[in-house]
Amino acid sequence: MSKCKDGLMHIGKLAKEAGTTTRTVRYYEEMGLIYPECRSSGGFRCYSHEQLARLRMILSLKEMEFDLEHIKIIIDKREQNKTAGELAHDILEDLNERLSEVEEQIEHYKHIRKTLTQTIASICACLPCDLRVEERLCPACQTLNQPTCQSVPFFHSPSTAETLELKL
Amino acid sequence: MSKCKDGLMHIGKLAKEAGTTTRTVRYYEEMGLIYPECRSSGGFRCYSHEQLARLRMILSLKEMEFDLEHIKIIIDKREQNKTAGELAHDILEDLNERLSEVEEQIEHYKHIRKTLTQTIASICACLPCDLRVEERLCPACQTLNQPTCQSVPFFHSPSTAETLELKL
DNA sequence: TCCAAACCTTAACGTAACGTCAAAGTTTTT
DNA sequence: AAAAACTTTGACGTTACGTTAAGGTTTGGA
Repeated sequence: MSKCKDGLMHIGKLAKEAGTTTRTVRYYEEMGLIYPECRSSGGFRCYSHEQLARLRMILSLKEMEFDLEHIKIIIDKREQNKTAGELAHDILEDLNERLSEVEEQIEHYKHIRKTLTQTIASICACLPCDLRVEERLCPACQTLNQPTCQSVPFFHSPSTAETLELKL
Repeated sequence: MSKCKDGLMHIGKLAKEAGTTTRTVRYYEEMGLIYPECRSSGGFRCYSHEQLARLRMILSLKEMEFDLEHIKIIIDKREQNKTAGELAHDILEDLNERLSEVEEQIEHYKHIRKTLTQTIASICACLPCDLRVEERLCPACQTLNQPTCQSVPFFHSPSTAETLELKL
C-alpha cells in the first residue's frame, strides 16, 4: 500500500508526532541535526521512530532555549563512544551552564519589572493633569526629583536610575 | 571653528552621550524614530540636545524590551496634541501591557529553571555508570519511571512532563 | 596653509530560526 | 484514472543592529 516501508513515516507525520512543522524539520536537517533514514523512490524523506526520538530530544533542548549550534554539540556527544557516566558528566556541564543563564534571565526580568512598576506609579500621578504637553507650561516640571508634581507629567531621573528616561 | 553650529553635535557625539552606537542611531532614523536637526554642508548629521533626549527616551523603552515598532507608536503619541492626562492614560496602557508580558517571562523562565533542575538531579544519578551508552545493555533503563536506575542514564517521561525528553 | 588623523557618508552583506509563498512532482484516496 | 493531499527545492522576509568597504569631510597640529 504505502510507499513508506516498515513503519517509516514521511515528514508531515514526523513533524505532527513531535509537535512541530515540516519547515522546522527541514531546517534542522540543513543544520545537520537530523537526517531521514532514507528517501522514497520519488524523493520523499522517510523517518524511523528513532529519528522521532531524536527530534523530540532536539525540541526538548530547544524548550530550554539552547541555540541550535549548542544543541548539535550536545546531541553529537552521544555519538562519542563514552561511558554513560562520562556522557552524564559532559551534559551536566551544559545543563548547569544553561541553568545559570536562566537564573540571570529571571533576575534581568525582575529588574525590568521593578523599573516598569516604578515608572507606572510615577505616571499615575499625572493622570489628572489637563495641560497640553507641548506647551510645557508647568514650571514645577522643570525641576527634577519633585515627586509632588501633578500638573505636567514626566518621568524624571537619568537613565541609570529607577524610572524611565521618558518625558511626556 | 566648528562646522557644527550652536551646540549641535555630530552623530558620534550623540551616540556616545546616549551610550549607543552610530549604527544604531542611523538605523533608528531609517525606522523613522529620530532625525537630525539638519545636515552640515558636507552632509554630516547634526543633532540638538532635544534629539539627544529623544534618543535617550527610545533607549529607555528599548531597555524595557519594547520592539522598535512599538516604541515608534509610543513616542509618536507625544505629538498627538493631547492633554498630559490623556497622554499619561495612553502610555500607561502600553506600560501595563508590557508589565504583564514581563511577568509572563519571569514565570516562563522559572518553569525552565524547574525543568532544568529536575533533569540535572536525575542525570546526576547516572554519573557512576561505566557502561557504553550505545550498547544499551541495561534492561532497567528500558523501563520508564524507574528512578532507581543507576546503570545507564536517561531522562524519562514525555515532553509534557517534568524532565527533558533526552536519552543518553 | 596643508596634511594626517579622526570622523562621517551610503551601500550591502551577515546574523537565528524558522514562516510563508511558489511552482512542480509524488502519494494516497476515491 | 482523476482528484485531494502531501512533498520537493528554492528563495525571500523577519529584528535590530554588527561589520566591512570605498570614499568624502572635519579637525587639529606643524
